[in-house]
Amino acid sequence: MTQENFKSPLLTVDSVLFTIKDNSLKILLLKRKNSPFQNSWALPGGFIDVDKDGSAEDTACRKLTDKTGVTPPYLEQLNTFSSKSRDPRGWSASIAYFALIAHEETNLDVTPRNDESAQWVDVESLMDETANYQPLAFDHQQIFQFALERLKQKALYSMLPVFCLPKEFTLGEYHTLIEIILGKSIQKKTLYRRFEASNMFEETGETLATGARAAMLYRLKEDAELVNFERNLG
Amino acid sequence: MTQENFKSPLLTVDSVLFTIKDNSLKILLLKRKNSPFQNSWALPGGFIDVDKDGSAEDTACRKLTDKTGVTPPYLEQLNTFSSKSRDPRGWSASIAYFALIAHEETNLDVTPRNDESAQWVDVESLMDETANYQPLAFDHQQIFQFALERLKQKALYSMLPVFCLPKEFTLGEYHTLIEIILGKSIQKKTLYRRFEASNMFEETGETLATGARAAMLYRLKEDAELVNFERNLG
DNA sequence: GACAAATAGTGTCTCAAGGACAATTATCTA
DNA sequence: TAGATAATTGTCCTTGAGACACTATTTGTC
Repeated sequence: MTQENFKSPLLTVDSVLFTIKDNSLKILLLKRKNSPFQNSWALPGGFIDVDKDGSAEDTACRKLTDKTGVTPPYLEQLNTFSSKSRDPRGWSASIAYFALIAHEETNLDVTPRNDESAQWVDVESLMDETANYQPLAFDHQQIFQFALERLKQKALYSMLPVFCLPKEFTLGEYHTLIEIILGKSIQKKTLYRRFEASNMFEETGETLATGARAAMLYRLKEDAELVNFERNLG
Repeated sequence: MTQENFKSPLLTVDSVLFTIKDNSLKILLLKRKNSPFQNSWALPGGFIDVDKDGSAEDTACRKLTDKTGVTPPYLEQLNTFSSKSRDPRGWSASIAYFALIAHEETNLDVTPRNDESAQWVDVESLMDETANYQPLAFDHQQIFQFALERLKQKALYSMLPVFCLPKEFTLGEYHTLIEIILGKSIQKKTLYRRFEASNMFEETGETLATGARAAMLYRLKEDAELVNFERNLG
């Protein structure tokens, strides 16, 4: 039995790229220019180019770099969504990725698209299926929700969300970020303890003043490895 | 730009099916009858049948049911492995699944294949790349390792491994199972506390004697939901 | 039937890390 | 310089895992 006996499914790659901007969690959405779902908003992604891409991760990376101008500092595979009905063109599968970036590092702030084809969209507004940007193309709403769950879960037991922040950041910014992701208040002390215990960061020596006492700036250490804690935050 | 511009990658589904048998953790392997990797051992899987399968999970399920005679009580998606080089036939992706079953529930004990085309293979022997069954077809060694890591990880914070046990089992069997999966000794007390706290199980009323004092038999409750604990085992 | 062997299951103390929250420190503004 | 504001630290409480010894139940032997 060889693969020639089978009609081949469509295979695509889509990414959920998170950032923190204006005190809210956002993802990157693009307005589709072509059918199907023309003019709907969709996750950045597309078909694998078997000549350009060595793996699906290369495809995800290539598409994101195309849109943002930079390679996101964190990218992991999320899940593959497949069914006979998710794409009107036929049986299809999408390998979904989950990525984090500081919006300041992208070129989306500097050169906003005139045609508004690419937007940072507030996660809150995507929870309401009747709001702007809805409905998303394909099963992208489901993919987005899956990614959001993963982000929330990982925020409970790792420092992963720091990749939403710029290269240099303060503990206060991290604290705010975690509270926004989890949607509830977290003790500063707890985060500070983990921050210290992770041993992933170093002081830059600089401080950042946001109106009151200046806060120490930190950056990822060169050789930092993402640490998983033994317990979840409550 | 439509998908017609692209050569389409091959898309397959493979599963790592774990069980506990003869006091060791094993996975199901099949001997390949066809090229490529003819006569190598491989994970159960194959091409998606776009007519039969509504989703990739259906494919995984169908292939496993074909081989074992039953649907595994636990099946989740693991990861999709893709590259231009993992299959000599060309650019390919395999959606890998991770499944658990009690070997007693399958028909593999009752009707062992005469041609030895399907075997429960000891996980230990797969860690040694020079042993029997090696090397596995494609990147199945990597997929297997990924699955094993996932199983170990989940054993630390959930009761997931119970799906390797028969429908009725004792706490002692569960204890042994966990120690085998994690490869180290775990306090009975700790597991018993979690077992109780999970609220997933009920006494059958029967007991099972294994040579000394008889142990209470438990089964999954009808409406049991898999619980995640807040802390990992050490 | 008494008792030894073996495994099942419990009691209880210790310890590590998160939660609460108050106290202290540094910086800005008026 | 005082007051406001936010950063950072100190300390006690609580929860659940780890250690480990103790009790309970069944089987087999004499």
